[in-house]
Amino acid sequence: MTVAPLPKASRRGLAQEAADLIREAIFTGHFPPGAQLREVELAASLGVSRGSVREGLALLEREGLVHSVWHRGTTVVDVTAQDVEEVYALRAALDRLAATSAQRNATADQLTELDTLVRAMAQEISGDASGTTLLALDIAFHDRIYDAANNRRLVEAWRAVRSQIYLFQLRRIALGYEHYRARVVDEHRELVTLLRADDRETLARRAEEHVDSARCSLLAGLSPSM
Amino acid sequence: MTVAPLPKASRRGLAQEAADLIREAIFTGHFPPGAQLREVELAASLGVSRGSVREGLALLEREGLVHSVWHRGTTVVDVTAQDVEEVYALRAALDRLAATSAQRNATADQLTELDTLVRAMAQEISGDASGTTLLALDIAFHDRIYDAANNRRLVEAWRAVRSQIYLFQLRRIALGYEHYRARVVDEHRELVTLLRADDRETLARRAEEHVDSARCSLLAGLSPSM
DNA sequence: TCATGTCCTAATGTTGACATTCGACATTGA
DNA sequence: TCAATGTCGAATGTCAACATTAGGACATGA
Repeated sequence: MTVAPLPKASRRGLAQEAADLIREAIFTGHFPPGAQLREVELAASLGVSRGSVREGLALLEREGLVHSVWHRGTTVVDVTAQDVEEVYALRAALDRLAATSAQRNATADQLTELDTLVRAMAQEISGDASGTTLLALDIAFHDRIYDAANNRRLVEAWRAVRSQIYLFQLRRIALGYEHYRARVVDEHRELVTLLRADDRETLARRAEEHVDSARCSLLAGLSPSM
Repeated sequence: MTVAPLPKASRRGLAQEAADLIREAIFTGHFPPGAQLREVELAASLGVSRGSVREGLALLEREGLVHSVWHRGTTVVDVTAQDVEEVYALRAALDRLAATSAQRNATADQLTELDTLVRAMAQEISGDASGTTLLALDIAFHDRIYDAANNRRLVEAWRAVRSQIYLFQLRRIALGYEHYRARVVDEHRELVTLLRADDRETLARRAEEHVDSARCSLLAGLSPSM
């Protein structure tokens, strides 16, 4: 009894859809860190069966957003300073590879797309929008670099930390993001310049330092409360 | 279907067990690259339900051993030269981070364990065992380094390539492994030495080169047949 | 002969019911 | 009073049946 065949364009399965919805709920704070994600509850709330919810939660575990223990359910990950260190150390290594690979493989179109994103960031800053838009642009910028790297496995590894980084930064923005705002545009613009240049070693180093600067400013804003 | 309540000591759920069995079957060549893994078939063969098989296949997909498309089932990954490049590029980045992190965090016990593994490799070479034992030691060696790095996310990322590397090397060994045999011990011994030393930059570089040497010798042995 | 459209089949996607496990509370005994 | 133990509830783990889909065989037409 399919009443509305139109929204069927998704074609991705209910598990993916459930994962998207739950992820969004985590980002909006509906499920705070450490909260239990009960399968029956979610199934009823989302209008799908427990099996699909279960599979969706498995996808979110791949992204590092939730953690599940045998017969003890799944909970939203708790953010400790140790977690931040781990994620950003891994991200630095991935970004380094992504940048150097993209330097070799990126097309002209992909590079101009990066320019566009940097310009959008600059415009966002002159306005007074909430930091979330800026953050979305930041993530999108790095998404493009990973795409340009042309390495499916690398993109997979990036997905495993991407959501966590988004979550960390969301929390940080809630506490004020002047520091972030001050540096984003310049740092990203420099990355594009280096991508266009021919100096592999400098690019690799700067890509790592870019992540490290993000890590430091995140820890500085979060440490007292954790 | 509870015939034997004794081996119930696993306590890891049927999905994990199913994943282990299927992984083993892939390694032994029972499921060649590109083979379809039908859920009903596996469920019947393993004596568990389709749901558990399904979950187990999802675990194997996390490891990059299988690939599944919506409503088209899951197949064993096919090994192309592109795949080798991707996996080894990613592994080089991960190994670099693992080595430098382990240099800071490794305990004396962990380092002596690495010594033991290198000695075991040397002994294995003087004997005439099949290369699989040597390969297992090789993987175990790097497992220890990742453990010593003390970064759960990094270990997760390593798991996502570990099985693929094992699969690649297995195939390579089948075609003769004199080249591999000649270098393994020396290269790993050097890594341990560098881990004990204080030179971060050299260690990082050598860790990357260690992977690159493995990549080259793998491609050299495999290229004609792929 | 080729293109096209319709079935049909074999597989996966999805679901609700059943079995198992964990944590907490109450109970019992010293 | 306290510790060990039994019971209970709620949640997850597992299962087998139902719905949906992709891909091919077949027939039809130009």
